[in-house]
Amino acid sequence: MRNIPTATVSRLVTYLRILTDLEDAEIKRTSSDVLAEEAQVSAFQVRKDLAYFGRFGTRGAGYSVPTLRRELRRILGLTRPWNVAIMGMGRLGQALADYPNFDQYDFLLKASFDSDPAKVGRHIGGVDVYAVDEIDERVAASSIDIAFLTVPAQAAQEAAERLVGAGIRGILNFAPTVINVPSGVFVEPVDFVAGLKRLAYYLQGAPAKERVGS
Amino acid sequence: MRNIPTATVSRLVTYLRILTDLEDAEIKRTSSDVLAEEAQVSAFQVRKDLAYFGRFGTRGAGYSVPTLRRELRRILGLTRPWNVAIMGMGRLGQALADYPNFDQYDFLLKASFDSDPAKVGRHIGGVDVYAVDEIDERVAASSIDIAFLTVPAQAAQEAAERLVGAGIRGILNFAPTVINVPSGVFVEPVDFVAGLKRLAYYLQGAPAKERVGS
DNA sequence: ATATGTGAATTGATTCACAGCG
DNA sequence: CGCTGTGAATCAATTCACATAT
Repeated sequence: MRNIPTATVSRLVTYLRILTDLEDAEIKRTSSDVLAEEAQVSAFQVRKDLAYFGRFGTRGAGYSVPTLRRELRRILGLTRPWNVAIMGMGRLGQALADYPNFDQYDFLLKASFDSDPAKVGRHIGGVDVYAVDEIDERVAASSIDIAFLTVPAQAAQEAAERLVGAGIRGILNFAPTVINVPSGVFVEPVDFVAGLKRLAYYLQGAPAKERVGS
Repeated sequence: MRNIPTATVSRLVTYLRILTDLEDAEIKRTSSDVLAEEAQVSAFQVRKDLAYFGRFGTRGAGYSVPTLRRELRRILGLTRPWNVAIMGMGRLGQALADYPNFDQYDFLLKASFDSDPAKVGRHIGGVDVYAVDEIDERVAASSIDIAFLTVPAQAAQEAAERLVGAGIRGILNFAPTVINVPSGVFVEPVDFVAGLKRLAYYLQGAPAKERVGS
């Protein structure tokens, strides 16, 4: 398969959310025009994005909402649950542990880790807190696939290395720093302070382009 | 000025963070190679990104850390404070209100809004909670530039329209939906669930590319 | 000698026009 | 006839090579 643009993957996630909304509204069929309107991209773009993965529509009639939704879930790897751990149970880690309906989103929160002995052994937001030294065994025992990295920036690189060492291949990086991981490990940054600074740039002057980001 | 790629703006934010770290470490000079290493991009890319805005280095000697940092802060519009409000004081809104050292990041939290009468009039995480009907006057009174949109997805579009109606031109959108805003208003999405789904895609198979996202 | 700044080449993504199929 | 699917064309971004300045 051709190499898929990362922007395409982001848009597929958006299309899936729109299809879920349509299905909740019991709408049976849709079109690239409708998806494009909702996702705020062109209809060409929608069809091109889908075409990387196959042919899901009916010419002249558009797409079946349940079918296309099922296909997108399959393409995105959301037909099986993913086991998640939180690394760093500070403010943000705790807020994420409290996040409602994780299971509904195909992700299961299995464990959390913190270097503070006062937190280890406690049960916060529905998840047990373990010592950082227990990572290897907990990751193996719960088949953890993905970690939320919610430690302070200066601790992020070392924490990432512990996670990778334990066998984790997916990291959602909330720390405001670029982390360095070996080949085969995937990092998705989630940095609202960076988003805020980009907003400052666009507000302050610069080009007249309104829609930014992924 | 040429139209600046959004990816360049994202990288400038990263370079600025690196320069701040270097300055904290009292390192006086640096080079495109060092910045590239830290930001995990090529040195060509660093120089090209900077070249959109001017010439900041000395051939043969690299860049002065304080000078380049000052220039990047100016380019990104961070030489003046930005006034921020939070729209939606649920879990996430409250967590953001509690976020430490906002001022240190050149952003001042001035007000928050919620539709729940039980929250209005309270003071949460150092910020007053106002009714949604008070947006116009509070935005004018505190010269609010940017809003954090932290309402549920189904309320996001209407909330965004209230913010835009009140004169806000920058929205950091934490709701997992695409919002539609008029020309001249800037939206930066911050959607960790979307990041999680992209991770599922990359983990599940797909191309062997490890570094993703902005 | 060394590291920046930049036009040219390349690679990649988006847009387009229309062929293909129901 | 309508809307999808897709090669070709356009547009944008990145990479490269090297001229340039100190």
